[in-house]
Amino acid sequence: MPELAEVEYMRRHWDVALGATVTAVELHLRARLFRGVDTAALARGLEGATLTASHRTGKQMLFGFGAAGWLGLHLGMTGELRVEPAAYPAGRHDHLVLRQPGRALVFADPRMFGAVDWTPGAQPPGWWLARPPEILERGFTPARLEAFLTRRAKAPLKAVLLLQEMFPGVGNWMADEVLWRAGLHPARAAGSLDAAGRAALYRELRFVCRGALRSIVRGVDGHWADPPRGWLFHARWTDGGRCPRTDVPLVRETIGGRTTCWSPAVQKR
DNA sequence: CCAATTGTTATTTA
DNA sequence: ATAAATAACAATTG
Repeated sequence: MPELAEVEYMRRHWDVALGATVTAVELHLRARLFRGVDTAALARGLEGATLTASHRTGKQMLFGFGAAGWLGLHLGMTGELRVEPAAYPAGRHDHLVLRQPGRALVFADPRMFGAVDWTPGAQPPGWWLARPPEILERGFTPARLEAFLTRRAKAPLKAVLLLQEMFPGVGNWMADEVLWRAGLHPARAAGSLDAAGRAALYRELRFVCRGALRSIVRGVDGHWADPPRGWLFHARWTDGGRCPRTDVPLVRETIGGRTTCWSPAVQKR
C-alpha cells in the first residue's frame, strides 16, 4: 500500500544512516527484485561507500553513495525499509541488508513486487534526471494536466490518475480520495471534463498530496500514520462503508482494472 | 480451496 | 502507429 506519503515516511527511516559507511552488503540474489541489476557491481560499489544523500520522486526512492553510485529502491506493494541492530540476522523476506557500524539497513519485501536499481558513478541515473514534476511542485501546472487528460481522453479517470508519468506517487487509495473530493465519477472519461471539472481535479490532487504528507509522514508507534479523520480513506477498504460527507453507502467495484470505491451521492456520471 | 489484494510491466486488443 | 484493456507477477489473508 505504500503511496506518496508512505514512501516518504519509509525514505526518512534511513536518514539516521546518513554520513555512515557501509561495511558489508548482503543480497538475496534469487529475489526477483534484482532482475536486470548487476548485483556484483552493486555489492562491490556499496562496500566501503558512505550514504550521502536521500531522495524520492513519486513512489521511487534514490539513495546516493558519494561518487560510488546511486541505489534506487521501489517498495512495490509490500516493501519496507527498516533499521535493525548491527547483529540482526537477515530474515526470509530481507533481500538487501547494508551493514554499518552499530546498525543494519534492511530492505524487505515479502511479495517482491518492488525493485532495486544500481547506477555506478557520481552521475544520477537517467530516470532520476528525467523525472516528471511532483504534484506539489511548480512544474505541475493546470495546462499540463489538461494536455494529459486530452491525450488520454477515452480512458476512465481512475486509470489515468494511476499513471505515474503524470501523477507521481498517486496510488489506489489516493486516486479514490481525489475523485471523491472533486465530485468526479471514477469511470468518467478523462477527456469529458469541463473547465470546472479540471480545476476541481487539479485542486484536490494537490490537497490530497499535501494532506497525506502532513499527516502520514508524522508516523505513530514506529509506523506511518493514517490520513486525517473524515477522509474517504477510512471507509474505502471494505464493503459496507459509508460516505463521510453524506453517510450514503459507498460503492465498490472494479474500474480501470483496480478496486475502486466511490460515493454515488457525491460523484455523478 | 478459492477469491481478493497491491503497483508495475509485459502482452494483447482495439 | 498509439492508446486502452488485460494478464501476470508472489505471497498472504479472509
